Amino acid sequence: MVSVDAFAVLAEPTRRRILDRLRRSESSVGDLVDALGMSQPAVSKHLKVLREAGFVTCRTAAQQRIYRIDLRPLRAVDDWLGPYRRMWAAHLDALERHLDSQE
Amino acid sequence: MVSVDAFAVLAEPTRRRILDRLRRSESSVGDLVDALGMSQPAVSKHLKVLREAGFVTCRTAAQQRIYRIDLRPLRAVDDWLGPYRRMWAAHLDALERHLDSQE
DNA sequence: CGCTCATATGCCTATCAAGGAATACAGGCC
DNA sequence: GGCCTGTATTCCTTGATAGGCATATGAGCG
Repeated sequence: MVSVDAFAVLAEPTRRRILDRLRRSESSVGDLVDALGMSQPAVSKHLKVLREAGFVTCRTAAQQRIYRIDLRPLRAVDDWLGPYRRMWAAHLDALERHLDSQE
Repeated sequence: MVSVDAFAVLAEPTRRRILDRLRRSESSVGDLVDALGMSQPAVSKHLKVLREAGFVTCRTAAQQRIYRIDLRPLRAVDDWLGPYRRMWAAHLDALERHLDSQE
């Protein structure tokens, strides 16, 4: 139940593929199994990790579970990147000023 | 020599701490050992991972190695986030329009 | 050249995560 | 209630990795 580190969750390429797919549309487990070409248990386990870390939510529709992305953990990652982003933005500004001064 | 996945590199909390520190100023290995309260070999190993993934560069200054951050891999991570960022931006826009229509 | 400081590397161990196969569980349907 | 479909969970094996300790390497300096 301990909230797992968002970066650790994203470290798994398969989980990023799942998110990339859910970004376009919500999907059932079976859809994801087809799309990923992996065993159903493997997919379910990744979904469990994603669920417990808050990256996805799921609802029950008849005998299927429909998974949907939740963006909040990704925004946390984006926030962590903030200070770094400011760094390269500053560098770009400096470059721009430099180029302007060359005119 | 195989370029390791940037997300896998960032999955280690200690490595993120190293980056957070190098973001403020470049440092020698000894500086980082003091700052992190970890054994020197452990720090050197994390630096090796960061180096091979391109997150840091290092130069030799006398008997020290001075490590410096390189932002490029982080920009790659930022790029991966791009489509998701557009999603929540779109949601914010929708919310804004909704609030406007409530006036 | 021997010594020392700063850093890197090797070896070892413990932990953990991923994937497969088998199985359990749950919701519809007859 | 029995059966089928879809999904979750358990068990097991295997590979990767972090960290400590000991040791190697390498640059300066007497």
